[in-house]
Amino acid sequence: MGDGGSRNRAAASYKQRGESAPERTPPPRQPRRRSGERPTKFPGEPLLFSDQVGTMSEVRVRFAPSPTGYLHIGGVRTALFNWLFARHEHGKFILRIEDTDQSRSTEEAIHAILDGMKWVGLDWDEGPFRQTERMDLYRQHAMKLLERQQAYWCICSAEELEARRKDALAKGLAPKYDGRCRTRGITDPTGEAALRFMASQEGQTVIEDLIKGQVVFDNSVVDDLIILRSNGYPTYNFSVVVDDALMGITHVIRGDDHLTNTPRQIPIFRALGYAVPRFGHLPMILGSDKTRLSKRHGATSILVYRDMGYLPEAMINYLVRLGWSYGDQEIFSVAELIEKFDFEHVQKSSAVFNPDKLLWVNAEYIKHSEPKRVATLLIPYLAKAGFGDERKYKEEAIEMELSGKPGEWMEKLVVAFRERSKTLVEMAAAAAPYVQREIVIEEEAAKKYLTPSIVPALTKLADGLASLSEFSHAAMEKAFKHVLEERGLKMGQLAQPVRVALTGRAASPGIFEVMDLLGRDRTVARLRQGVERARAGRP
RNA sequence: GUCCCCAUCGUCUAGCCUGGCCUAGGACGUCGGCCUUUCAAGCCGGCAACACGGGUUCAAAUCCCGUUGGGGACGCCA
Repeated sequence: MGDGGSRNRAAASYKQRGESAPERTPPPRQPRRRSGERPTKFPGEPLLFSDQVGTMSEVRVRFAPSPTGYLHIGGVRTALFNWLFARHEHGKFILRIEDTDQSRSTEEAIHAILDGMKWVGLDWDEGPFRQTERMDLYRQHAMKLLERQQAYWCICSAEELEARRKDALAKGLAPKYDGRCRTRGITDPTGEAALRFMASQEGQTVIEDLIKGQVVFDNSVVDDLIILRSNGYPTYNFSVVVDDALMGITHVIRGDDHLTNTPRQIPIFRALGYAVPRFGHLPMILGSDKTRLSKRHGATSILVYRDMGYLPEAMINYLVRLGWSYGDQEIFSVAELIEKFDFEHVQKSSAVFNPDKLLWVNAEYIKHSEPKRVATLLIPYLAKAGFGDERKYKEEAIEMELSGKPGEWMEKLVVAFRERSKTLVEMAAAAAPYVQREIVIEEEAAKKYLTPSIVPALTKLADGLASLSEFSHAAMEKAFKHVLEERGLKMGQLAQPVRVALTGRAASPGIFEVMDLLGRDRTVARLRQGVERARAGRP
C-alpha cells in the first residue's frame, strides 16, 4: 500500500483541526444566499491572505465545473463531497462556473449544471460566479507577477509548441516547455504573446492531501505554464488559483485527475502572496470496463437519472457510498450524511459505477419514503405516461389527485406499488390500469384465465360486490370467500381471473388492494366486462 | 516515455494507521429454499476476495521493500 501511514498522518492532523475550538462553537450561520444574487465582493488589492476573508477558520469550499458539457455523475459526487463537508463544518459552499474556455463553454451547459444541482438538492451559499465576469481580477494578478518578474511573455506560437511537444513525446522525453522565452526579456510584445509563470525548478512541492496523504513532487517536473493566453483570457491553472485565493477557499476538494495540477498551482499561490488552501483529491469514478466514466457508462447528464425515475435522495445516497463509507451502513438520510461525513473514510482508490446497486438504492427509497413524498414525485411521471392531461381516461375523483397535490387515493396507489417498482417510471407504468377509464386486457392473460368455466364465479362475485352495503376490505373479502366456497374454488383459481378482469394483467398488487384502488363502480363494471370476455373465450 | 496515484468477493465496501479478536464482515448482483391469490417485497441459506514475491515479527489483509496490474497527468482544455 505504499503510503498508508502518511495518509493517516494527514487525516489525523485534519481531525485535530476539525476538533479545535471553532468546531464546538460554530460561527452563527449566515442566511443562505440564493443563486442569482450579486456576487460577494472580494478584495482584489491589496493582496490578502485567504484567512482574512470571512470568519477566521470558517470552512469555505467550492464546486467549480466548466460549462463545456452537462453535469454528470462524477461532477455531482465531487459537488456532493464538498457540500457535505461544508454543511458538516457549518462552512460555506460556493458555486463557480469556470467558463474561461470561450470556444467550448455554453449558456445551455450552465443551465444544465444549475438544474442538476437543484435537482439533487445541493444548494450553494455564494455564487454562481462566472469567471468570465472576473477577467480584470485575473489580468491584474497576472500583471503583478509580470512586474515582479515571476512571469514573462512568450512568443512561441501554439503550432510550434504543439510540434515540439509531439517531437519530445516521440523521442520519449518529457513534453515540457523548454523555457526558451524565459530569458528573452520581452517587455512589450508587438504580436501575439502569452504570459507564462516562471516556475522554480529547484526543490520539491509537498502536499498533505486530506485523502491521499503526503504527496511529493520534484519541482523539476513542472514547466512554465501559460497563465494568460494570447487572447487575454486566463488559463485554468491560473484562474483557479486567483479565485480560490480571493474567495477565501480553505479546502480544495476535487477529482484526483487534478492531483498533478496541484504542484503547478501551489507556487502561484505563493508568488501571489496568498495562503495555500488544503487539498483533498477524490478518487475517480470508472465505468464497468474500469476506464474513465464516459457517455456509454453513465456519464450522461444527471438529469437523465431524474427522467429515468430515480429519486434525488437515492442518487445522493448511492453516490456518497461510491468512495465513502460508515461501517456497514448503506442507507443514509441527508441529515445523517451531514452529521457523519468525513474525509478519513473516503476511499483512496477509484470506484466502478454500478447501475444495479443504484437501482436497489432507489427501490429502497421508494419503499421507505413517505407515501406522500413519493406520490408528489410520481405525478409528473404519470403525466408523462399520458395520464395527466387526457381527461377522457380518468375518473373525476382521480383527476383531482393527478392535477395537483396528491391525496389519499394517490398515497394508496403508492403503497400498493412501492414494493414492486424500482423507479418512478416503472411505478407510473404499473399504475396505468388504475388511472385509466378503459383498460387493455393482455391477450396471454385473457386466454389463460378468462375462460367460460369461470363465468359463473365471476358473475356471482360481481353481483355480490354490487350488493355490499359498504365496500370495505373485510366486506369484499367476505364476498370473495363466499363465491370460493359456493363454487368449490381455491383462492388462486378465482383471484387470477379477477385480477385479469380488473387490471388486464396477470400480475398486480393483492386483489383486495386492487378492488379498493378501483372503487366499487369500476370493479363491478370491469368484472362484468370480464364475464363477457370469458364467455367468448375458449375453455 | 516521464511524473503522480491506487490495489480486500464480479461490483461498492468493513477491517489496515494502533499486527493476534479475520476460519476476512456487510451490501448489490447471482444461485437455492421458505412465505404466497399473481407479481413483487420479506425471510433463510449457498457461491465468491486480502494481486504476486521477498522481508520484519512468536504472529501480517494489516508494517517495510520490490514486481505486476490498473488509473491519472504531462494543452494558449478544465
